[in-house]
Amino acid sequence: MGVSRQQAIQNRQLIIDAAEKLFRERGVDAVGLTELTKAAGFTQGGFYNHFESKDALVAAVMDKAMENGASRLIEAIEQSKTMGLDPIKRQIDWYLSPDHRSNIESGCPVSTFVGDVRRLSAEARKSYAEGLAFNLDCLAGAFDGANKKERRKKAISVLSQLVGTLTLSRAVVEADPELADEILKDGRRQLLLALADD
Amino acid sequence: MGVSRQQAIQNRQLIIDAAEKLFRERGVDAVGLTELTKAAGFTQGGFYNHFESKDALVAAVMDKAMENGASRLIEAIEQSKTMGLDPIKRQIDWYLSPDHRSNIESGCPVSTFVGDVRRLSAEARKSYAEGLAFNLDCLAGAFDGANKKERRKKAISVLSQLVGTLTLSRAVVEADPELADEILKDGRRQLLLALADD
DNA sequence: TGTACATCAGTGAACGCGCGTTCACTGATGTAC
DNA sequence: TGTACATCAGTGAACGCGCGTTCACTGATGTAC
Repeated sequence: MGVSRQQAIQNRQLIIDAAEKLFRERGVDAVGLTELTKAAGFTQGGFYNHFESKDALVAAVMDKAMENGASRLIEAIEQSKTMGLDPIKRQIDWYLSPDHRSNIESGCPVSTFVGDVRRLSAEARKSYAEGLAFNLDCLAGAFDGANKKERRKKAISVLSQLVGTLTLSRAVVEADPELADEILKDGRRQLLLALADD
Repeated sequence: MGVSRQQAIQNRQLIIDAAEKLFRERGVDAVGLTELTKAAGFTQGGFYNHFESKDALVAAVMDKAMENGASRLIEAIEQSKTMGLDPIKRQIDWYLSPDHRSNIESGCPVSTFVGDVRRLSAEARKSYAEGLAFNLDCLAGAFDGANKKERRKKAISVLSQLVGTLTLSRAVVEADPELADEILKDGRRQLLLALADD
């Protein structure tokens, strides 16, 4: 107790970070505030100094997760370009890798929350939708070709395929690892093949 | 009280049906047994005459949902064939329709549960994985072409795209209906285009 | 076919528990003079 | 620059509530003779 204002702001971030990790892994409903604040290094009473409610925390988590996801995407695209590589192909290789599949706690939030967001608060849904729109803009900008509408359609198609393949593979990775691997590998191959065609 | 054995078996099904609808809409964690048994027309006490635990119900729900989903897929494919239509294209048209998007309570279970199943019991995960494998087999069988491995790869790719597009569209349909429609429409168009290419 | 008894699906109250939230309190930080 | 007071982040116990689960009870169904 007795903590500087700057420290308090940092502590708020610690709560958001701990919550994001737990929400991603186990879902919002399955994580209580006692566990969550403890994971961040505090007791549950202080929670309401930072957030009006659990819902407000969920909204803050979604906002932060989608924003970070967007930053990482921008960075990855720029890095690919400076390396002279195709940013779309590199994104596909990373997205549909076993590493990313097992990295739920800090992987792409679009996939991690795609099944949950429908049941969250309007504020959280809004953050997700804005983040998704931004991701699509970034991806569309990373495609070659002069036709803007065509680039956008490709971005939608590619992101849908990334999300579908990754979430399906994650869904069965414990019960049927071979099927999960097959989905990931074949999904990736088909996607790269389809891109090579145009 | 005082109910025939046959009636009891039917009542068990009523509980599973009510649970499936509620679990699909709001998620397993958000639905309590009191609400659930009431929705089926009973009080909570009798629940344990039918199921050992809530987890056992969840497993029964997943099993039934995946089995019904598979039956409907088989039926749809056969119907298309007897009508002389391309079963894959018909499936895509239905799957990526606004009707199916809004029909979470009885639409394709592969999409509805893809984000949840990871956090459910091992038994529920197994039912899901088996159901998914069966769906892929059915889809693969519905493709033209002699090469079996190629048909399977196409089935994986198409189902991934169906699931990704539908779940993304559902994720933002409340916060950004225009984006949701764009995803659904463009995702469908790109998928049909890609199929026409081979 | 009729009677006596056992079975067991369903009721509704109760169990302990953890949930989200509130609150009186602590004490270092920040502010006013 | 030093002192006195206000602020407010964090503590930990407590709130009412609904959760999953248990249990004594009811009474029609099913069974044995």
